[in-house]
Amino acid sequence: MVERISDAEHEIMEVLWKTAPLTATEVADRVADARGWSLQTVKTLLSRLATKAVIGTERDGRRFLYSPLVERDTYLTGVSRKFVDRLFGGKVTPLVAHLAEADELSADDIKEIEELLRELKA
Amino acid sequence: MVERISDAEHEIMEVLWKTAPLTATEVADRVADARGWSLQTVKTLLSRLATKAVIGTERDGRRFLYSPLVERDTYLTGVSRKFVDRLFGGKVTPLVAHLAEADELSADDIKEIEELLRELKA
DNA sequence: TCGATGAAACTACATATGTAGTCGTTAGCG
DNA sequence: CGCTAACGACTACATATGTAGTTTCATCGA
Repeated sequence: MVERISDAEHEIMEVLWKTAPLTATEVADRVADARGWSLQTVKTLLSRLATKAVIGTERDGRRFLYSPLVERDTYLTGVSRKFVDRLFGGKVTPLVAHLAEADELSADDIKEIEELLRELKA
Repeated sequence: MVERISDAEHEIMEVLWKTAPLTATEVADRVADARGWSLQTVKTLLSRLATKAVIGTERDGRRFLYSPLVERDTYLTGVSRKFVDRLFGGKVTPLVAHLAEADELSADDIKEIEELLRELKA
């Protein structure tokens, strides 16, 4: 079971999932646009993630290099399951039904999903 | 935009979405099994929800009756959108694809979803 | 060699959340 | 008509989260 990752921490993870290892400064640069965090904030988030053992640190001289220890896929699976469990009784169909009813699904989306399901059965 | 509802608060909401209005004691009774919360805890959660204007109160003598002010559907839509945005770039297809790859979709699920999509197009 | 620069470590603080306890009041029972 | 049980209101407190500031130490350039 992957430790709970907060919203802000997740933002950091996305950066590291895209490129790793990175130094704290590099991570800060890459999230600077999205959120206006200071370097200190990024460092705090990195150290919290390290404490949770979601990322690993590697010394590089007097700096640290950070890398994910958890695959993005693994994390997504856990979070998705929790989400579907909590809100849709663990069933995916009601989720899709809900998204459809809420007009979150375009005709193209529907076509794509049908295509995907067809492949899955193959 | 619906205020953020925490996990514990959500549990309360589910009860009220099922039946409303209810008194604090009635709500407490209904969540007693799932979570072992004391009546006081339930009351705190109810008052926080009321502060967030997610539920409304109606005086009934010296008690309050609580009812949702937000539809479950409305809430689900907001939360689902946020979820899909954050984790799947706002696209539903990758979410379904991910669930499928993570073996969260059974053959029956796939059949159900296909059926659903077929109806949607009609 | 020495001071400025930059990195990690430690500290800080407000708000959110989970989980209650206590206080003051009121209404209904005896 | 007074007492007690039940309610809402207020208070409490630990942990999580968002967002930094401050301190200390090492290193690299002048």
